[in-house]
Amino acid sequence: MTTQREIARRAKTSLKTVSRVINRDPLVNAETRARIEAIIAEIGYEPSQAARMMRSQRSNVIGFLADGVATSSSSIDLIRGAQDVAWERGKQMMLFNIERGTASAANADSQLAAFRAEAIIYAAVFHQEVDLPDTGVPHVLLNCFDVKQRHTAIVPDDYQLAYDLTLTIFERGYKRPVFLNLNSDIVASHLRAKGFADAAAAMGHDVSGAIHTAVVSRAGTTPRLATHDILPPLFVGDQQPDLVLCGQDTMAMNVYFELGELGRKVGRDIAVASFDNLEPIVSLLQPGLSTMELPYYEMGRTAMNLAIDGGEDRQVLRLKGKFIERASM
Amino acid sequence: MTTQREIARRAKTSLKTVSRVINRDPLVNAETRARIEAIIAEIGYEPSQAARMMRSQRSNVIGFLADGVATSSSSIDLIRGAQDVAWERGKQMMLFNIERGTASAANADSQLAAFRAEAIIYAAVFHQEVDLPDTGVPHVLLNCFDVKQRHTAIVPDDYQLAYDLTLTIFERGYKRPVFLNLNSDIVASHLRAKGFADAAAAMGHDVSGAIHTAVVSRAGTTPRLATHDILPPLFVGDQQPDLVLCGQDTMAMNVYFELGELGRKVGRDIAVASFDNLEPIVSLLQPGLSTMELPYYEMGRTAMNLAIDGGEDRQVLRLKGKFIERASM
DNA sequence: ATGAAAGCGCTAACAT
DNA sequence: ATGTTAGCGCTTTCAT
Repeated sequence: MTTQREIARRAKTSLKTVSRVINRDPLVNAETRARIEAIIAEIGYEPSQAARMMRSQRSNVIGFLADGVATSSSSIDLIRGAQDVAWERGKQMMLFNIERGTASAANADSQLAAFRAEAIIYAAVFHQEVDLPDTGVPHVLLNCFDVKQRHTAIVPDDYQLAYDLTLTIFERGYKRPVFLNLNSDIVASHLRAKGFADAAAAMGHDVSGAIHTAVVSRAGTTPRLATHDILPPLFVGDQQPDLVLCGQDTMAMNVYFELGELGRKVGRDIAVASFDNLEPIVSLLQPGLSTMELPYYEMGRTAMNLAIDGGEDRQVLRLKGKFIERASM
Repeated sequence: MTTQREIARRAKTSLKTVSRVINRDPLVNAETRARIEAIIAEIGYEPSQAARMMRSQRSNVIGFLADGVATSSSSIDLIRGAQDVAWERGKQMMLFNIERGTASAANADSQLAAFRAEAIIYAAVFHQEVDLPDTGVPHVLLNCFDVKQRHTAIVPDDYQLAYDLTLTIFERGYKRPVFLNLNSDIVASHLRAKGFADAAAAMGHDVSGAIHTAVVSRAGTTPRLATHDILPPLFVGDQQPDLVLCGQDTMAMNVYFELGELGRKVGRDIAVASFDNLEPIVSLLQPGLSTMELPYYEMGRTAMNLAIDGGEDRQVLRLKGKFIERASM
C-alpha cells in the first residue's frame, strides 16, 4: 500500500501537506490540494487506520455487543440504526454477536480493548434488566437497563406503546379486547398491562379480567402452550372477545392457528393486534397483522449518538412506537 | 492505557521480553514470564492492535460484507459461522451490512481498505450470480458466485438438497408431490427442479407437470399471489396431491393458509415440506414444518477458513443440507 | 501556506 | 535467555 510519503514525493510537496489535504485542513493552497487529490484518486490511496489510531490516540471505534441477537431477526434493526449513525459520523462500529457470560463475550471485550474502543453499546434481544458493572469504557445499554443505573440506557416505552395501541383499539369501536400478555418476568409485561388498563379506563372501559399471561419463548425457542389453554374458554357464551391483543407477533401467529381451530376467521369474525412488527410474519399472516412496531431502528440510532457524544447523564431513554396497520383489525 | 514499556519498567526487564511473553515466545525464563504475566493480569493490559498492525504489517482483519443479509434472519447463520472461525483462528472479523451499489458498500470498502483487510467475504441473501470485479484484496463469495469465476465461492448444493429431500418424500410413501418452485430467475430454482425430477425418476415416479413456478419475494418483500392461483385447481378431481413441496418456508406459511381455505388440514389431509429451516416460522406453524435446512452456518465457517488461508483455487464449493423433521410430513 | 522533527506502541532484525 | 535499535505511517508540535 502506498503511503503519504510516496504521495508527497509524487506531488513534490511535503508529507505534512498531504496529511493536511487528507484531513480537510483548509489552510492549503487550492492548486496544491487539487494536485494531491488527483494523485490520491489515481492510486486509490486510503490512509492507514492503524497509523492514525496510534498517532492520534483516538480509535474512532465504537463496539456493539449484540447479545443473542443472532437468534432474533427483529433486533437487527437495532444494529442497522447504530451502524447508520456510526457511518454518518465517521466512526467505525465493530460488531460482535455474543452470549453474555460465555467466552464469546470475553473475546469481544478483549478485541474491543485491543482496538481501544471509545465506547461500547450493549444490546439485548428483549427489553430486560442487566447487571453490567462499571468498567473503563463508557457503555450504552440498548433494549436493556442496568440494575443500578450505572449506564445510560435506551429502551422501548412499553407502557406508552400499549397505551397508544389500546386507545386505537377502542377508537375503532372494539368493545371486548383480551390481552394475551408476555410472561410476568419479562420487563415489558407489567408496563404493557398497565398501559392497556389505563388506556381502557381513559376510554371508559373496564378490562380487569381481560389480561392473561401466556407462556412465551425467550430468544429462539418455541412458545409452548402459549394460547392453547387460554383461548378456548374465552370463546363460549355471549361475552366473547372481539379482539385478541398479543404480546408479540410470534404469539399472534399461534393465535391465528388457534382461532382457526375455534372456527373463527381473523379479520372477519375476530380482530388480532400485536407488538413487534416482525417480518416476514406480519406480512405473511393472512390477513396481515396490525401491530405496534418497536422502535428498534431509532433506538439503535440514539444509542450510537449517545455512545459517540459520551456525557455523564446515565439517563434512561424511552422511545415510542408506531402503529402499523394491516387487515387483521 | 498502559504500554509494554511501562510493564517492562515494573517487571525490571526489557521491552522485548514483555513482547515475548505476550506473543507466547517460548524462549523466556519461566520465572520472568510469571512475573510479567502477573503484572499484565493485574493491570488488565491489552496490546494495542493499532501498533501491532502497523509494525507487523499484518492487519489480521477479515471483512464481511453482508449484502441485504440483515433483512433476512436465516442468513445470520452465515455470519455466525464466519465469526466463530475468525475467533477460533485469532482473526478480527469486521462486519458491514451493505446494499450493493449504494454508498453503504463504498463506505465499507473504504473502511476495510483503511484497516488493510487481508481478505473480504461477500455474502448474499439468497443463492445468486454476481459480477464482482477482481480487486486488490482476495474475495470469497458466500451464497453467491461470480459470473466469470474470478473468486472462490461457497454455495448451497441446491440440486442435491432437492434430490435428497425428494428421495425422503418418496421413501415415506408419498405418491403425488407437487413442487411450488421459486421464480425461474432464481439460481436455486432450476437446480432444485432438476434434483426433484431426477430423484423422482430414480424412485420410478414421473413428476412432469408437478412443478409449478410461484412468484416469491426477494429479501424482505412479501410474496404476492404466490400460491393463491396455483393451489385450488390442483385440489379437485381424483388425482390430488398428497404433499406440497415449497421453495421456501415463507411460501410454506402461505400454503398452510391456502390449504386451510381449501378445507385441508396440514399433517392430516395433506403433507407440506420446504427448504430453509427459518425460525421462528418452522416451529410456530402448526403442525411444525419439515424442511431441508440450508447449510448456512457451515457455509459461513468454510468461507472464513478459505478467506484466512487464501489460496488461488477459485473453486466453487457446494455444501449439502440437513433434513429437519417436524410434524407436517 | 508549508515544512521538519518527533514520537505514538509495538515487533523484526540483529546483537549479546 | 535477554536486550538494543530501528522503523512501521501517520499526526502533533513547533518552526518558517
